[in-house]
Amino acid sequence: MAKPSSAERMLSIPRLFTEQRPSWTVEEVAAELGLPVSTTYRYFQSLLRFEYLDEAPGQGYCLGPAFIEYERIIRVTDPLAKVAGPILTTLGKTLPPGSTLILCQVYRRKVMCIHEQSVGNGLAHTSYERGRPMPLYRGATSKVILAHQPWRTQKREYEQNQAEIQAAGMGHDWKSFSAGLRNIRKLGYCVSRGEVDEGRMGIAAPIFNGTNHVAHSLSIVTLDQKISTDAEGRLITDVVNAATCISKKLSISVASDTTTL
Amino acid sequence: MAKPSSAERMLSIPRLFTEQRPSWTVEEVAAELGLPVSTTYRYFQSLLRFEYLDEAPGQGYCLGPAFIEYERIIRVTDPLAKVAGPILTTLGKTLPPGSTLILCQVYRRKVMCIHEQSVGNGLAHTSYERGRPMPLYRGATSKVILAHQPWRTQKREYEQNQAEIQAAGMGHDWKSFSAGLRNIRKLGYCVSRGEVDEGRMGIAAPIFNGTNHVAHSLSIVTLDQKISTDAEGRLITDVVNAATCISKKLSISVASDTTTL
DNA sequence: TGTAAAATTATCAAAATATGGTAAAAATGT
DNA sequence: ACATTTTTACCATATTTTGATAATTTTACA
Repeated sequence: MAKPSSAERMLSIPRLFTEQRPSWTVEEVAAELGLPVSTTYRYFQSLLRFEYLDEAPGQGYCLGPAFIEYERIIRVTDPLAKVAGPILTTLGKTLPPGSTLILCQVYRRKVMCIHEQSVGNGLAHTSYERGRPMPLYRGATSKVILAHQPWRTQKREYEQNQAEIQAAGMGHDWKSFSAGLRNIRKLGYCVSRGEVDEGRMGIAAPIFNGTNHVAHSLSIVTLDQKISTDAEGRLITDVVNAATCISKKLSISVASDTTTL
Repeated sequence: MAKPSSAERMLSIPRLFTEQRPSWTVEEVAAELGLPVSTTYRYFQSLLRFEYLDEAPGQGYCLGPAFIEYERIIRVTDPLAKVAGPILTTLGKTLPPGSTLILCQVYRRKVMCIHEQSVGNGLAHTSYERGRPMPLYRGATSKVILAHQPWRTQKREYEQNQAEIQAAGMGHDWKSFSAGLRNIRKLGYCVSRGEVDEGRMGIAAPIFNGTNHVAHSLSIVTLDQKISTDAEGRLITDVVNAATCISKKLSISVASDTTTL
């Protein structure tokens, strides 16, 4: 791990602000990071100026409005958002109540839930929520995305995360890992049981963007036990069809954007 | 304006990624900011490492998952969110369809919409939306917050933004500006017409947190013309009551947090 | 309103780090 | 597998950051 630069020390400060501890004083941050107080004040000045932090009256500082503002830009410029909404609503109507539909996106170094929609009555299913990181090597959601990455990406992933991959039972060597992914790719979907949450199963299908790359997946998470093989088959086709449908509309919307240029 | 430090040049890069232009290549950013390409690559490395940026396959780079992640932390740790939801739902039922309820928050240097809820059928009201900055000196929403800031804050605001304040007709000198704000404070609400959107009126009431500070406002935005004086009066009491109700619950929830310490 | 305590900003010489032109390497598309 | 594009590594030097302390501002409270 390379020594962090000055700017990186600054960028790392917001990482301290968590769900469990959303506000910090300057002194606390300085102590936590082992920085001199005056330097920490200087960092805070910059972070405040650019709105990455804000004052929390009486409790020090908290995450700033820049995050809310940029999140909105991501949200309103995401071509998937326009397209997926109605399809998920339709799909939701055919699914067993108590399930949850989730839309995930792969980023450079993580998979994250970007949309969650519970079917039937609003069972608070807080473990899937926009902005919640997902495990990279566990669960159908992540696997189905990994399975559709370019060959080179998969190999790099394997080499850099061999330990986790073996621990997750996704293969003891590159050959078996690769074969497993190839199989998911051929099937066009992935089913997993109990890998993320005990007693739950996930069914995931890939979403293709206009350029035949996969950066998203659509999953349904439901109780493991109460599903017959038949019902499972129906769920699979439903999810796969919805994902295909999103892919199609997505490639149309991307294509029309291109022609506008 | 002080010369930006190296770290600040880096922090300013995400500002380029807008609703209109959500992806940039490294070369484009370098050209835009007048930076050497190699330096810009170094900045990108850090921003990518901390997930402030991410690759947009085939289109350069885009805003990264950190913004979605931190936005979620802000959202789930905001005490207002828990409290305001049900009250807004109740309030919504008594209001004329086509109106919009908005919840705003004042930050160090801006007022921003943090929650929006349209009444009746979902008339796409995209000008108010979570994450959208609001003008600081226009509209009832902002004014009612400003009116409840401490005396010193108001004076500093006046001195630093004299030009905008005069342009907005909020007073030609400190005395009249201050008097206007004092009047809003005494009334306990603020009404504005056509200041933000042509043909619309806004009614805003302050929300007090547990320590008697005002960082939020509740507003209703509705068509200007179709409102009789009577109806306006009813709207005002409804909004003021709802805001008071939120303030009360907020101070209770804050108090209970404190006693837990 | 005034006063004391706390929080924040300014200062400045020394030391550490960022800079940026270029070369090397890696990724990408065919 | 190859050519093109994109990204990283390199390194001497100048520029910037650093951080202990002092000065200032804000805040709480009488």
